[in-house]
Amino acid sequence: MKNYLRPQIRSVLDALGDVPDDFEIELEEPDRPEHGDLATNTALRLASVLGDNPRSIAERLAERLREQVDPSRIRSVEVAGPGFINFRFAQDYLFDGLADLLAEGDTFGQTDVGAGQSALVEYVSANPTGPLNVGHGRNAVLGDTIANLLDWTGYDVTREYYYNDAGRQMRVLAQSVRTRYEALAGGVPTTTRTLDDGTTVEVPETFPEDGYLGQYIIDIAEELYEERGDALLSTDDLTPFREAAEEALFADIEQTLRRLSVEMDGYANEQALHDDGTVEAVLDGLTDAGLTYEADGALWLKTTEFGKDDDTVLVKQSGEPTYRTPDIAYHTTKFERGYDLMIDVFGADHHAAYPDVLNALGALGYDKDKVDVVLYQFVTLVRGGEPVKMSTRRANYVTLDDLIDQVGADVTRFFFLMRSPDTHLNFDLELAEEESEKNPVFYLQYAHARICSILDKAEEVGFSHDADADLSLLIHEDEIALIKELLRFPQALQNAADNRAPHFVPNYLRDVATAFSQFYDNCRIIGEEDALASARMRLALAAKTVLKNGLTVLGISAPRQM
RNA sequence: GCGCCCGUAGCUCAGUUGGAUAGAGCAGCGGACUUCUAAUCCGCAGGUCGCAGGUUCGAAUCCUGCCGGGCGUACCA
Repeated sequence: MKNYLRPQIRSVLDALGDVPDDFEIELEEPDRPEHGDLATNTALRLASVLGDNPRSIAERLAERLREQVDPSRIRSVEVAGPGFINFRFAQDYLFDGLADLLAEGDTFGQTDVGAGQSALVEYVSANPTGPLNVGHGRNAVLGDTIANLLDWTGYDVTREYYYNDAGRQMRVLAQSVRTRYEALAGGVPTTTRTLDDGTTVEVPETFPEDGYLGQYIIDIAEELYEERGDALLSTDDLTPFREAAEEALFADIEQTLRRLSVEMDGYANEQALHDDGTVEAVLDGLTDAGLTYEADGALWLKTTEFGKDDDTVLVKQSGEPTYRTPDIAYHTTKFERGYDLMIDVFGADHHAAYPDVLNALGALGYDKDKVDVVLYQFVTLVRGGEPVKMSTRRANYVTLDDLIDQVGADVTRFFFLMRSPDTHLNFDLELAEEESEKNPVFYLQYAHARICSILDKAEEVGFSHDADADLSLLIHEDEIALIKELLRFPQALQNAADNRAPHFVPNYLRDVATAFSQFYDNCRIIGEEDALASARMRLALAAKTVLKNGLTVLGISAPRQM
């Protein structure tokens, strides 16, 4: 409708004269129903340009618009307040929209702005050093939903998980497994470590200083010992330990993600970027661009040229690259694969690092504007008022699996999605367990289940509605309100996708569920006279469709009964 | 010190490109089930939008400066 009205207003402005060609016509949905279905502030913004008072400009515009607009779409054009022009939709427009919605069914909400374009969404990207934590959960759910949103807006989407398997972190992991393995073979003296939270852990004396203390390391070592016995004691090679750990931990991670309906299309890892020379090529490229120099035995990137206070190390004294270097290399492979849009989902702790990556890509000749970084603020777990730290290196922390066990996958996803990525998330576990019944996700699911129940009931009493029902019978205030709400769905998804703001969707769906519940409360279906009952059944089906489609985008189930 | 995020009802948070009387859920109070699911609906109460300036027809929203909280500011990832 906006696309219909905009040219209409433009032509009226042209007739008025003296209005710049690049004047942008803003149309918005007013908060209050008495302000119509759409409103424009054009007259207000033209007041200074035309040197006239906004009210009189609005009157002139409205008069011409009334003569010009299609009455089957726009019912009224009114001037209100300081000079707003309010439009009201013709009811036929709503009924036609409702019919279209029903015809589209489970694809309603899809748009094609991204058609012909490919997008790569990189998310989770946790290194396989332990079970996923709650922060990873937020990442996974945000990334997955953004991918869904891009999918629904027409993009050809690829979901990818990148991890560092070549650096120090994995070496420490392997050493952790190794010392545990050696302990199993016997004769290894142990020592006691005291953790930040005051608890103590018994570890072999050879256990690395910053080793991984979790029980899962011991499990992996035990499995390895069962398979190989003492065979690995004589070797200095860490590879079998690293591989065993990586394999076991990845299996866990994938399992956890699957519980949240997160399925990646592919994985990328750092080692491959070393093996195929991509890292080397990036270093060469940056050097050719004159952006590197050697100092103190390390290779530096001149990030000061990008406005930073200090330069940044690309390759350490030890000859090992910092994590930034393969990160840049990884991104070049995204570009080389030809994606039109690349989205990275990172925790807020990365905000200082990604500009280096983007600037380096720009220096290498890539269009860095195609990369969009979604940063989310941290999740703080709180249990009984006590904050729970989420360091992977510590032994006891609440895992994502624990969370899913406690509140379920639907609640977990919804909780992470219902608020802006910019908002710090305080997750009180006790509250979540105790109040999961009150979680807003159940409100949406309940509305869906209710509609299913109506369908069951109709079948039970032998009422079959007319698929060609006369929708123009839907003139009750709550029916009209519900139709309007339902028709906003495609735009709601579009806004969510454009702004990388998944939380728009839960907010919108809550409004849908509210509008449906009000309709349900005031408008009976079964038992009404057949034509009206049929029309209302069609409306209920439309609501079910939007709820179902919306929940699908969020990766949340839409149960038939609760 | 510098960079980023946040500060809106008792609590948790919405408020897309600046719009008309700032919203929702929870908690509180009061109503509504002989009816298709009361996990619902209706009503009441609850606010110096952190503070102070500025920009303009109009600011929770944009700009500047403060205050408070978080995260960064590694040859850790």
